[in-house]
Amino acid sequence: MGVAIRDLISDYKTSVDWADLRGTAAVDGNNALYQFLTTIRQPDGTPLMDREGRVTSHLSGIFFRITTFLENNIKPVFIFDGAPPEFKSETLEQRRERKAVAETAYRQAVEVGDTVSAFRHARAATRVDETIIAGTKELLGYMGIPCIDAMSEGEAQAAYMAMNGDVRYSISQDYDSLLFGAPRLVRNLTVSRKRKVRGRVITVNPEEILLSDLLDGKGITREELIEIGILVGTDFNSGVKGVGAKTALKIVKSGKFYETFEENEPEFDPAPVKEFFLNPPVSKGYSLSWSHVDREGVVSYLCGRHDFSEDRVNSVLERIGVKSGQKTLDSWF
DNA sequence: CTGTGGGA
DNA sequence: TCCCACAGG
Repeated sequence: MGVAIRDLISDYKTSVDWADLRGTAAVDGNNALYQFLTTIRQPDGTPLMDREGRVTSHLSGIFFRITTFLENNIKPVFIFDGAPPEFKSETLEQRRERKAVAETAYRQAVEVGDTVSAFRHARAATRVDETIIAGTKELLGYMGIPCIDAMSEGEAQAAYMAMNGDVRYSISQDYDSLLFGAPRLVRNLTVSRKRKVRGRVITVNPEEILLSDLLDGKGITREELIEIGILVGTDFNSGVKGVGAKTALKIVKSGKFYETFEENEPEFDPAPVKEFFLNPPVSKGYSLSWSHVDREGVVSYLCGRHDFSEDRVNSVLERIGVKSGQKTLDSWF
């Protein structure tokens, strides 16, 4: 999952206020959905579902998250993954296998009535499929939020759009964005509150990483950051055994990137992966346009189709000035 | 994850 | 008023 360069980045992440995040933002859609689907569950692992048994956890997450964004004058555009590169297939196959194992373990835990491990396995079995994406796009449409299908990796598309000046920053939990060149990465953009992480209670705050700060601070180029990522392992390669971020930095600084692979992983050619991070396939013909929230659309989709409480949906919409019974702009024409 | 309601 | 535990679909 992503690239393990946290140790490198820890000195360069700074906390940010919502007020400093006004404006346009490219959201890693698959990443957000995965987060919602893994966390929004009952204690026994069951996700939220409508009366027909369709999963709705992600719709809940998207709805509340987007409302908070709009309240804070953030204009998000959601980016979804396109076709993965050929060299990602190994990772994807491994994930499929793990999900299948987790799925079985989940069913067994439910049978035995072990809710704690049921929850854990249900999380591990989480997949973002086409149905989930389609539902998300439909809801985002009613909320007036644009969506873009990336040609390949969503984070690459987001980085491209940020470098182009079309969005001010990227939102993702993964650090891959930085390898793709995202100038400003924002993590933990959620309403701050205390959370239990591995038994400990901590407060999670929004944080940002400026690529230039990281590169200047470590005295490296983006190309070298990519090399570091490839040494520790990415979604596209497994990295060199025993090499973490700190060691990778030393290797790269001493110019021994290719040499290290030749010695340890002679079968693997890192050049195509490096090229992929440097010049990923992206869609250049996108257009961004935000529109008003279509209250009737949101309510009929969430409440009519997916059994959300109308009172709850309405009271949240009122926070962003969309009043119950208010005509949508379209209905005036 | 996030909003809410009830207890301190 | 603040905090926490719980429900949401």
